[in-house]
Amino acid sequence: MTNSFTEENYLKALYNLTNETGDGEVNVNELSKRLHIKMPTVTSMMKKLAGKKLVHYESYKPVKLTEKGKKEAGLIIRKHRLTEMFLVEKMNFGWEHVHDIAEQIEHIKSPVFFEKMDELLGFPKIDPHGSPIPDKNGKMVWKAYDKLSDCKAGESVTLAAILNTTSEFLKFLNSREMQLGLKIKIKSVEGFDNSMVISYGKRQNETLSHVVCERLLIEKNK
Amino acid sequence: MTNSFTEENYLKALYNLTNETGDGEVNVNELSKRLHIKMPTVTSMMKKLAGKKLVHYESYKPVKLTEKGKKEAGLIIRKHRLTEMFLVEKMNFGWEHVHDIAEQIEHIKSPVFFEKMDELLGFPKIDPHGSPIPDKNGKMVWKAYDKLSDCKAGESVTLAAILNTTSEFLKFLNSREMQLGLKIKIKSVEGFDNSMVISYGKRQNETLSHVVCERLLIEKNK
DNA sequence: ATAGAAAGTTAGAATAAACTAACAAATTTA
DNA sequence: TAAATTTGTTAGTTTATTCTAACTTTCTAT
Repeated sequence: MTNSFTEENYLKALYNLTNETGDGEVNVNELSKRLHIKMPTVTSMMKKLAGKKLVHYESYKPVKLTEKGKKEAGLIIRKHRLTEMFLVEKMNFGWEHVHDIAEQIEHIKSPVFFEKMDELLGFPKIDPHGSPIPDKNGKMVWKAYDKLSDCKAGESVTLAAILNTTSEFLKFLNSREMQLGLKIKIKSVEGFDNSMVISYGKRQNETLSHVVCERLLIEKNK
Repeated sequence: MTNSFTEENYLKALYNLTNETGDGEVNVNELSKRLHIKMPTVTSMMKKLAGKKLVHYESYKPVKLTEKGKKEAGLIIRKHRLTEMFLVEKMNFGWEHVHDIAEQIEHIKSPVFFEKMDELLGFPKIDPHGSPIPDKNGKMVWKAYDKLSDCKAGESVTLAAILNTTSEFLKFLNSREMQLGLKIKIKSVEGFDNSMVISYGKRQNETLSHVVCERLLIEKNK
């Protein structure tokens, strides 16, 4: 009944890819690349997960998580994000360092352990990267944030979350003193490369490339 | 190079059995019982560990940890005990509940994670069960405690550590309000079954069986 | 000193998870 | 649309860890 670490990693990757690509379908090839596991291995694992009613699988078609699969994956991601939160808030780790540790702790089998974390953290809804933390039923409430790259010159926004977090990106943000909750004013948008010039805090003239702006999720200030 | 969870569990069991039986030698049969793994499986794992120079192994002879094996096992036990300590001190778990969680977290691969725990705990030398925490080189300094069962009527002692901790035993101690550091006065020792009558705190007449007294390590008060 | 019990080993099989090689289906492109 | 490319599957292996059955060695107790 209980899933192995391996199965949990497949479920998690499936869940993340589903959220990234939108339509709820994931190709075996995408999964294979994400997990760095060869396609035949992925195919056979899909059959195994299908046997456990965690995914819908038919030959030569993309894979979909079942409701049961979504719930289990959501719970793993919940554990991952609570852990990251705990490491940052209670153990004084930097954002950049928590991912690898959380990747391991997310597989711990102990409901009380994560309930305690949740409690000590004050039942957070968003993790240190700004991503939502699924609830106890594995349900993730995605607040519909806009990308900074979709905003126009003149708008005032608040940095609410970050997409596709990597250590390098987090370091980049840190080096510019950007953190969640930051109030940003868009001064101009360059037409030829879609880069933006913004101002915030003491920094009145920062330029961000389009690639960066696409990864910053914001809420517009009224 | 890095050991699997499985290998780590064998090393840990080997280390613990070594410390329990004294002479540094462990029978395949003992290991098998401790780990709930059948003897042939244990034999083949011993060969594997011998190949990694973690144990000394010869057919039909008891197994011994090498220096390398002792060090690695000590480091795992260090992680286990730091984790237990952290769970009790920083996450408000009760003694009885920490073992199963620590059993899983001890396998996390992340030196910084455990260094941070160590730091947050103030570099403790003894875990919540009173057992010593091996140092960063896996060396465990066993302070030579006496057993309560070796004391005589009239002596005053301080509870310093507990042997062979099980959940039931910890609950038993809790139910009698006994914790580390407790000052105990031995009122009498029954000759026929070696049970002891002791007094401490508000309790002036507690009787402890020999089995219990053998598991309580104390320091004599001068 | 030896028979019987206990402890240990060997051989062979099972399962989970990964791989490569070879083939098949689907998609893209010219 | 047919060839080329990409994607997916099957079949057969490999490695780690476990097991059972059968056999051997060592210990023990009479």
